[in-house]
Amino acid sequence: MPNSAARPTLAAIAAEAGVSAPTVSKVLNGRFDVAEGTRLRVHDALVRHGYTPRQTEPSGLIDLLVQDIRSSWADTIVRGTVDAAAELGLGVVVSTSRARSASENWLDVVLRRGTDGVVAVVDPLRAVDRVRLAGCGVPVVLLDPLGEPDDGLPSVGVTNWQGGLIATEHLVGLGHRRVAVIGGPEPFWSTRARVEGYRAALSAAGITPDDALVRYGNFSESSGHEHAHALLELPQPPTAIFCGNDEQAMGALKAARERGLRVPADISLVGFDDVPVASWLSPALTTVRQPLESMAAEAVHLLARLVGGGAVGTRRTELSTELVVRESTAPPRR
Amino acid sequence: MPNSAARPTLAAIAAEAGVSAPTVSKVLNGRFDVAEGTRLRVHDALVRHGYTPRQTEPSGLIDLLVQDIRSSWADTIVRGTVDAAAELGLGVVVSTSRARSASENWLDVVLRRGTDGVVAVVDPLRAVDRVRLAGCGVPVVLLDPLGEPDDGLPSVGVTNWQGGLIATEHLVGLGHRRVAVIGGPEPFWSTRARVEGYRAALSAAGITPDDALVRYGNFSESSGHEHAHALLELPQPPTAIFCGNDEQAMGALKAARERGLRVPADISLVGFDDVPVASWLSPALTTVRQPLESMAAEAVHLLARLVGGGAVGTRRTELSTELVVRESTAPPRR
DNA sequence: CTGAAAGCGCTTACAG
DNA sequence: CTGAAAGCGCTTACAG
Repeated sequence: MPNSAARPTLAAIAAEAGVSAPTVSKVLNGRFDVAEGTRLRVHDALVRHGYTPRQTEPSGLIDLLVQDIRSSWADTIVRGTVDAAAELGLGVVVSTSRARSASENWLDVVLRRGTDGVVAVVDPLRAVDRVRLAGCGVPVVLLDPLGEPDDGLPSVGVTNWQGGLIATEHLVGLGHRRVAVIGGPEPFWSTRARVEGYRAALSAAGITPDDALVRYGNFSESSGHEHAHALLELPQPPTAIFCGNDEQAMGALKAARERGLRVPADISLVGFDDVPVASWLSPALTTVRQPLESMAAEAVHLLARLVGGGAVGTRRTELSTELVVRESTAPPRR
Repeated sequence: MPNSAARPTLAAIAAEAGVSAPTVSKVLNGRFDVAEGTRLRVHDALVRHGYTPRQTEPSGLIDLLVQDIRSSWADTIVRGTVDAAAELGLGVVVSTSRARSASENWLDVVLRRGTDGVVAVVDPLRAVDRVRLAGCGVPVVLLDPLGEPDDGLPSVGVTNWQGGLIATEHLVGLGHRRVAVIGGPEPFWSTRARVEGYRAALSAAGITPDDALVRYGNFSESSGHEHAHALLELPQPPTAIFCGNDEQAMGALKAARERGLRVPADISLVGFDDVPVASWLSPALTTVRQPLESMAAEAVHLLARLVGGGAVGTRRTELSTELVVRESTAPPRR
């Protein structure tokens, strides 16, 4: 068992693998004059000890991992992170999951180059990567994680349950009784919380939730479009739809139009996120605002505390959602 | 005159400053046990030689410098850069001008940490920074530079003149004779090119450009709003306005509405950029599309070639603009 | 293929 | 304050 407090040196790896320092150096630098068996043994020791070259000073860099950068939602997270980090004198390296899967050794590259910490958005790191990061003393903060909040790392999220609640309360308050939901992907923790909030608001108003009115999309405009059509074809269609994000609401808006329904006169629509486009739509979209920039800033600040040696445990920070009432909601007809 | 080919070592700096290596080390590490005069002398030598610590392997990182990240335009540049860099196995560190001015020694931090190259968007680097980067062998590519294209660094831009031309030709083709322009900031090279394109289209159609119809904004929605009002108050108002970017077009749309004018029935509007919101506006905005992601990708590829030791000279690459006709343009009334 | 020896760039501990 | 000496982590050139 190596002394896990100190970062392992090349010499330590050499001792562990039963070779000389120059040999380890060769393996690290990809030279060809090393026997295959030796290379394997050394490689194994390097991995097991989470070796990173030399004692480096803080890089002044944090890594932001996002699944996909091609959305307004992601853009806002990037902005919030870059701005908050800049204020602390930290640079932000932005990586997408695509980039990570492209290079098999993504984490090797990051560790070699050096990083002060990692903000992982939505997609949790693979367990093996978490272990290596922990081994190298690199702190990680989760932003809007997919899974249950308390899984061993500090995380920043949003009050999803409350968001589902206030969106649905707003619709019920306008007089709607048949309210549908097109949630995000069903396995996501955030989706479940939002749908539960929706159910709670319905129940509180004495309305029995109807499972036919609960559907799950994948956050794309086309999935909103598709599910809205299915919902509106029902024998007893909803008079209002609460959508899992603004993209899905835009798809639903399109579907309503295609069926000759006016929004909000014939059908009310509520989104989630409040991306910039939401306010430019016609009708402008009523939506649940997520404070994405603040969430990103909070994640950066947590990370900075961890980098500075502070402890935050596995704390979960939740920022609150807020209903932004615009033009896409109104009382039901008749 | 130092040997500018090799990166200066700490020992070389020591010799130059007439002190020992440990003393230089102390200055570098901000120790206090160094006489003020000595510190100054050493600091001066460090700066003059563009000292960076040790011989480091490529960082696998490039730096993206943007003035302000709070715009759809910037978001798209960031996306394009991150995606293109990821494909080459490079990480992207995003910095804003705000961050740069916040830390006086921004470039010191970057050089110490190591960067393979820099993409500078719009805002050219200060001359002194260019010199230091060149001294350290860090290549720089300009993206959509403010000034004249050929100023000693390779750059990627867009055919601005042609963009102004096709936007105006479209309006003239619809029958408009009084066409106004609300350009971007007047000193920008791109603004001048676009306005010249506008003039050329007018002249080609036998219309004498009227200086009262040429105004300059600052790319914000509010400046578009303000200038559109001024234009529409003219004794002989325009029947169409070509705007320097989509934000300004959105401001002009608002101004037209406030005056009870319908778009496009009473006034036609053309934007520039084709940000995502443009297609969601009502009426959807006719605009000149800039291939921002391709521009960013091109800049990254140029940079990668330079990093790899290739030569590209001071080449200027221009990608072409394209008119996207939507709903905000129509023939003039009567 | 492997590693003892020399070397590089830098830092640390300490004598003056 | 300053720097000679020792040391650290790693790499290179080369003998076997």
